[in-house]
Amino acid sequence: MNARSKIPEMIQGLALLEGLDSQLYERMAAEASIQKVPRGATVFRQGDPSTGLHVVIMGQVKLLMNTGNGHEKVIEVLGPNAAFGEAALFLGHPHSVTAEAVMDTELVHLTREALLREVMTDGNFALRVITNLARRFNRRTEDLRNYMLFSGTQRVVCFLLREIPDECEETVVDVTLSTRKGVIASKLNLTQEHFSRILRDLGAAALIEVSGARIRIPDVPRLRACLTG
Amino acid sequence: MNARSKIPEMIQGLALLEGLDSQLYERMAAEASIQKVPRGATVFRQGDPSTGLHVVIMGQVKLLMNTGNGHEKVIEVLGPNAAFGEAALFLGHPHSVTAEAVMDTELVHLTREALLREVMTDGNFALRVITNLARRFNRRTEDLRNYMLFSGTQRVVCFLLREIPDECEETVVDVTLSTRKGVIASKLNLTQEHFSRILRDLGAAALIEVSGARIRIPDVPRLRACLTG
DNA sequence: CACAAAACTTGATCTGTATCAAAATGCAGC
DNA sequence: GCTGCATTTTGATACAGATCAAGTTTTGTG
Repeated sequence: MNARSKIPEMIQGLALLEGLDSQLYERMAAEASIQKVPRGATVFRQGDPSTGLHVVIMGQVKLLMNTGNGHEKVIEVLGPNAAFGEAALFLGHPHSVTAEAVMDTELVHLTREALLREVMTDGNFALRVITNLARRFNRRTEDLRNYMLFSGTQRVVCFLLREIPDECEETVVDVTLSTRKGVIASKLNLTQEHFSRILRDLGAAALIEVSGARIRIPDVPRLRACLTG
Repeated sequence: MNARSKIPEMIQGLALLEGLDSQLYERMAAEASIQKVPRGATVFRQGDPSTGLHVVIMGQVKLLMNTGNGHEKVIEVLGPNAAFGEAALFLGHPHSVTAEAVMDTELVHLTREALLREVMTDGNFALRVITNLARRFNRRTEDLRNYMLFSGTQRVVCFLLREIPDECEETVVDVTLSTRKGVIASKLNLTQEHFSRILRDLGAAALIEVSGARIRIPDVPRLRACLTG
């Protein structure tokens, strides 16, 4: 069983396509391909022309920008089911960010032509693409607000609260950081050092208990109160 | 001649609709309405349910978030031809920002139902909506980069350079600020005081000459060099 | 299991930017 | 052209967060 033959079942599970016209799958699958990206390798670089849409099947991809002095700032971390690269695709611009695998990752690549064709012919699919873009647009707006309005500590608290599963109503919650702390720090626009200190201080205030990547929140409402206060 | 009768010709000129199927205009126009918003009045507030899409015909609208301590942060300033409110519309979420007229403004309001219907039936229109969203998404990403990577001075320089008309290749350029300085400062995530000082310092370095809202850039390449250096 | 490399923590210091307070300018309406 | 309010500028001070320089822990790998 080669890689191509697995494509139909792989793309079927994607939120972007799920429940749509069945013939759409076949047309898409014919032009889709699987990309295996080892940890640390790039999917595309800032400035590269757009070849299509990428969807994460397995693993993690970070979108980042180079700072000029050799460092990097992480814009977004994407896990399974997330689609990225649409903006450049539909605008016909080169990519404005670099996409790099945080761990060994598997992606589906959908060609530009297939995307444009299906958007033109299938209204439901177009709506999915729009919804996906709208969601990411909102997330960017929210990030922007966080950087402009919140202190470093507040951004960390905000981040921790977002890591709590939605339906969870417990007072005590254990959160496991989904990525290396350096990547999270960068996404929160903090230096790794500062992030580390903030976690220590939150620990000292008994708002959280840190041990490695495991963080226990003993009193969620109290932590939430840090944001409004 | 009442306001309704002017709608068809008004929406015809919009970038979002221009050059599309002619019957689309008629269907749209039937459900569109004109909004006159006086300076300082809000179009919608953060938390309001979405009623549709707004397009600026005349004037200026700023998107902002409240900081809690009574102040506000400007996310974006939109002029004629700009469409906003799509994200909330397509996600079915309440608005995540407040929209307020910076000056007396005229908007076209397109209903949610009309938008969804046309996206489903007209692939070209869907593509326009996607492109508009993609462009705004990219602008947010760029803003995010600016806040994360650049100093206040660099953000101001970046802003000034973006104010130069595209096709202009002159070395000496006069720019007139399109809004009050306080609004610009807020959008650049600076205090008004800091923004003022930056302009003064750039003036002292002979990179610009400020007189009120008029700013002369005597040597565009040299100003541009501030970003990379 | 051991060792090297990567990730994380801690400390000391320095800088960009906010904040508060007040003066100066610009502008709209009478 | 004066009056009064909004906008902008300037000054003095304070603080959040960056940077540089060690350490310490964790992790992957032969």
